[in-house]
Amino acid sequence: MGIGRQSLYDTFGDKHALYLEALQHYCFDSVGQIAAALQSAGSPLAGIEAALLGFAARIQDDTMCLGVGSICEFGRRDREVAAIGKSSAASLQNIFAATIQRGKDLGEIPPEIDPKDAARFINATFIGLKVMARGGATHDDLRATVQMALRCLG
Amino acid sequence: MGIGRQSLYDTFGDKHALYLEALQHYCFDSVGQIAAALQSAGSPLAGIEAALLGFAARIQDDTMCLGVGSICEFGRRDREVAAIGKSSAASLQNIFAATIQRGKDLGEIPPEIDPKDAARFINATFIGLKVMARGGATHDDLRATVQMALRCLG
DNA sequence: ATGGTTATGGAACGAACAGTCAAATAAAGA
DNA sequence: TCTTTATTTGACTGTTCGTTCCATAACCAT
Repeated sequence: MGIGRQSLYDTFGDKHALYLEALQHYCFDSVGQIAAALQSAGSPLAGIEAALLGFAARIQDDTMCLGVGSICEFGRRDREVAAIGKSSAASLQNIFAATIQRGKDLGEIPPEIDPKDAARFINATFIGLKVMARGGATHDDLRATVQMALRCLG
Repeated sequence: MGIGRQSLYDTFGDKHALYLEALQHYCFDSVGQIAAALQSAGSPLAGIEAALLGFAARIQDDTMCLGVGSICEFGRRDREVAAIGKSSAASLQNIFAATIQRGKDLGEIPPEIDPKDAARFINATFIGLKVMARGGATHDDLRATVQMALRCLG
């Protein structure tokens, strides 16, 4: 990146601290992007679809979601990494849950759905999509998987 | 493991070859376990539920599925690793697809479901569960997610 | 200019690690 | 028992990597 070693160490301290800041930034950004997708859509369900599809469309081959990567690599071993992952997942699931509740209020999503469970499920689907994309799944594969997942909310 | 360095190099050649053999073995075993769960259940749908739940129950904290780990770490960069992942995913999805077709024949799964799409979706769900488990999700979280996923097939 | 903070580049250190070599030891066969 | 073969062990090499030290240059206010 054309940045001197020493500048980097002076600014961030060490590699771990830099990683944490990058991860934090990335997670914050990701949640924001999803929130934006949810809000700019015509309806709650359409928003969830847009969030999932928008992600599937934006995938490029050789990148791995930093959040999922951090979970896979460190699990719960690194407490600071885990804390970032946990709080990020929590806010993401809160956003999804609120959207799903709105969908229920509008009658778009059946009343027997528990928003928290559904939100966690959407999160799980998201993770599955990301890993499958990294594993080489085509955009069509991802889109079809999104459609299957959305059946659960209908 | 109490194994001498040299014995290991003599037997496997190098670290990469050892990794490939371990991954191969692990994937083969995993697919076998899922196939067994599917076949020993009372019905196709119950089999899928048993496979997902059985996995969720068997999770222990600090382990990461080697297959998912290999995808996250290497993506498509390592052709040999990718080939193992691809063939493993293919056979897993074939097994799921066959089970779903049986469910359709029995009227347990609605006819508009495409077995291939549904199988891929189940695979995605599996991946999502594994990563969430590694991220610290409780067994209850996983169970609830399985129940949500199964709604898609009903 | 002068002094002080701040960024950059190069050399180097200590640790970890993949892999090799050769000697020592155990196992197996005649 | 002796020889051949396989297995284990320990020391060693070359490399990568995170990190620090130090010397140097750029910038900014006085």
